[in-house]
Amino acid sequence: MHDIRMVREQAAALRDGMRRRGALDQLEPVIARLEALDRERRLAIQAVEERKAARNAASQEVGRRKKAGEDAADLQAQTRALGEEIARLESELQSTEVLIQQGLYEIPNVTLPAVPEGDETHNAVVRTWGTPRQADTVKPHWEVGEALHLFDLPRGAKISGSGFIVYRGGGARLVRALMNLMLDLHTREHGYEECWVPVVVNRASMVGTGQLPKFEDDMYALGDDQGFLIPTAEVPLTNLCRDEILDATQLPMAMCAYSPCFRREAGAAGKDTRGLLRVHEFDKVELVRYCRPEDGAAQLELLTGHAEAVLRILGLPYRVVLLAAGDTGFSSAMTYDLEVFAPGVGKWLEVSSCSIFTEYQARRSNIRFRAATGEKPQHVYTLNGSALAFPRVIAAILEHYQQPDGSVIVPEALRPYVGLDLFQ
RNA sequence: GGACAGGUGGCCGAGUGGUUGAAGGCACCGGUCUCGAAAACCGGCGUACCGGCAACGGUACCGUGAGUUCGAAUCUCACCCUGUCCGCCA
Repeated sequence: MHDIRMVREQAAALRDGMRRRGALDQLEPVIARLEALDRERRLAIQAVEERKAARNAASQEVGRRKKAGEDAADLQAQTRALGEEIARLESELQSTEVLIQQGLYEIPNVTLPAVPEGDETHNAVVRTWGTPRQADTVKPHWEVGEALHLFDLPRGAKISGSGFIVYRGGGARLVRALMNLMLDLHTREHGYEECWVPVVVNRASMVGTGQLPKFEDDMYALGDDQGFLIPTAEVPLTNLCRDEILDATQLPMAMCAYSPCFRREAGAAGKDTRGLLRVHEFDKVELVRYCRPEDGAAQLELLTGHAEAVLRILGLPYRVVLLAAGDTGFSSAMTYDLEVFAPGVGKWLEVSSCSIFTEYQARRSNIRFRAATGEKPQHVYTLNGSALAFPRVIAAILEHYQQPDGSVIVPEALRPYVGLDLFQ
């Protein structure tokens, strides 16, 4: 969420940011309306506070008179009338503020200067690693996975619904192995604190990271506002310090967690949904960082590197794509997607999205730090990235490491965790 | 789930309707003293919004929300959270 002051004081930059996303035409009415509402709000505040000051003074005078044994009925009546006026003005002010908030919720973050303008056709591959395998004879992962009894899609659909997977035997071991490999790497080599978080969070947390109110349809709600299943561990991790003021010495802060992730994927039916490519419940290790604003750019590179390290260790060819402004997520200011090549389906699969949110999320979730004693608190920058999402990594492993006889070589780094050299 | 108890500033803790944004203490910052430090003493020390070039002024905030009142940290109601005991349970 932006600050209403951004609209007031940096309207030109805001409009330019929307233009770069290709969203200015759509958002111009919202911005213009916010500018008017902001003026309205400030006038209303002045009107209310003026009357409150008068009421406070009069009330004190009532107290003084009563103590002195004098009559104060006239002042009391006058103050009662003031109180009614305040109530009326305040409800007007409140509806203005609700409208302002609704407007602000509709405006995405402004992307950083390094982000290309325009839609996804302007996405830029910034580097590639490894050599994608020729696709000719490789079977798609769903065929080889079922054949090797690594996962069971029909029975997943039977017990839960389509888009839910039962991993079995070596496949189940593989999931557990990926979790341990990734957590070990990030905690031992990359300096993240390992966290184990609840997968149910409250509404405030979902609002804090921006899933609500805009994307409620895509979330699993538990009913009667008893909570939501997390769509990613980003939600609990980023909200860890919600409504807190951190000490500068705590930054940068780095947390990682494994969690299952729950997504309704409403409206996504039919597209890239075969096998493990798009499911309602999947597993992921997530990285989250808080940092000082001036460190933001470097921290994004660092975090992206941490996610890439997983793919290198697994020996999976990948590319890093800098998303153009129009393809960058709503809250993000800059995003690198990591795409791994899956020769069986002949596609690059997105296995990670590493983003910096500048202070957009931190304002919403009220995460601040104090640079030095006596200084005003300011918002931290938040970052996060998957490192990595399991199902597509599994898909890539089953295709990249597939042998002509249908068996699959276990990547070397995973062998101690899986306890096998070969799935056959 | 039931019964009690409780939620006040970074922390501890006073405060049951009227200069209480909130005593006191601790912590922290600045100063005096000291060769330096400690101690002692003096001063400062919440967050946000509105107005103002600024100095500064105003408003709000004592778990959250609503209510009573001229006036609420203080009274009423609902909810949330924490603690203790009981029940249940992986």
